[in-house]
Amino acid sequence: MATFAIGDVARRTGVKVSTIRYYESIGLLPRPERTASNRRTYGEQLLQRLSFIRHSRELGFEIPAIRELLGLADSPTASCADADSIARQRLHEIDSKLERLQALRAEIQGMVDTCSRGRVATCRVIAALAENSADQGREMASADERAGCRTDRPLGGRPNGTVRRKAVRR
Amino acid sequence: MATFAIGDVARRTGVKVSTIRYYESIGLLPRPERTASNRRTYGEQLLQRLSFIRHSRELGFEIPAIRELLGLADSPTASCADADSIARQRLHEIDSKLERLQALRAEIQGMVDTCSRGRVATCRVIAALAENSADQGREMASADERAGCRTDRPLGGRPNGTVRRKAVRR
DNA sequence: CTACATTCTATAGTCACTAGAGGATCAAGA
DNA sequence: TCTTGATCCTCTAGTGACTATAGAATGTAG
Repeated sequence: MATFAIGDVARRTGVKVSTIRYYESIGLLPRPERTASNRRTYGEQLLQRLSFIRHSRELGFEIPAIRELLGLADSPTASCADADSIARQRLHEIDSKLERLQALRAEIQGMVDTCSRGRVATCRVIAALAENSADQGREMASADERAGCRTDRPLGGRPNGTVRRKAVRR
Repeated sequence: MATFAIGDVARRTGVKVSTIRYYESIGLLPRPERTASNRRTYGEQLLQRLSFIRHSRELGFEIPAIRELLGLADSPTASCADADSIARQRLHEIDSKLERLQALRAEIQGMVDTCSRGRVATCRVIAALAENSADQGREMASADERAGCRTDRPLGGRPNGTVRRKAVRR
């Protein structure tokens, strides 16, 4: 059975050596076997676990969520009800991410297409993700979007008198 | 034209007040107009921009990447070649995320299904993301996966000096 | 056996927030 | 009008998740 030094693991998973040690320190990875000279040695299983962590992080999942999923995988004998509720909740999160990612993809693709036809990209990219704005469902007219987008000045403050807002209490 | 106080913006976008101020401090958001009493006032456009940032962050994009995309949207007159290469690169990243997210989704769905049939979830969840392990194309035989998964002992004797996590939520 | 790479622990730094102190302003009710 | 509580301001310090560095031990190729 093949075992790997921490550097091998880092190379194979794309996770930095120091990050692997960090994961061990917070208990996300088990303490590995050590050689006689105190060096960590890892088996195949850890490579999988670590890759899983890496991908999950890259997809924006937080460590407590990953810990929970790993916990599920660690104890297949756990209460099915627990596993089910955890899994279902995570499913919702994934679906939401998928939706938004697809919206973003479509808009960026559109930008590339527009570009390749020699015209210039508009700022629909922002609208793509901004529109399905989670909790408080708000939508704005197309005209507004375009008008808002067309700002020529990148980041500066625009001329706008101080207007009173209309109070919206919770 | 409606303007909003920072708290209104926070409520509408789901981004914390302090985070909005932080984004301003790093130049991701423009400096807003102020009232006579020095309070920030925001317009519609900022709501979109902020929602975009929020969703992007939740999808795991880093601030420099977001800054780049916002820059594209800010200056539709920028070099088409630049915009194109930035957009294409981001497209690849998105596709990779989509793929992995779908793999994870399928496996978690499978877990829920298995559960609902009264059987217990296996650890395929981890394999789902571990397999397409990016840079170094590695694959393991199905037999290996299952063998690796079937570990009866959860974590090899849970690391003892483990830091207990505080109940944290967002 | 030497030279250089890798590993070890421990500590400090970075990025992206997030919370708190201490004080000013606002909005509504008595 | 005065009070009260929510909201805002700036500034500083803390957190989560890494990431880099120092200084020492160990591994390995020539």
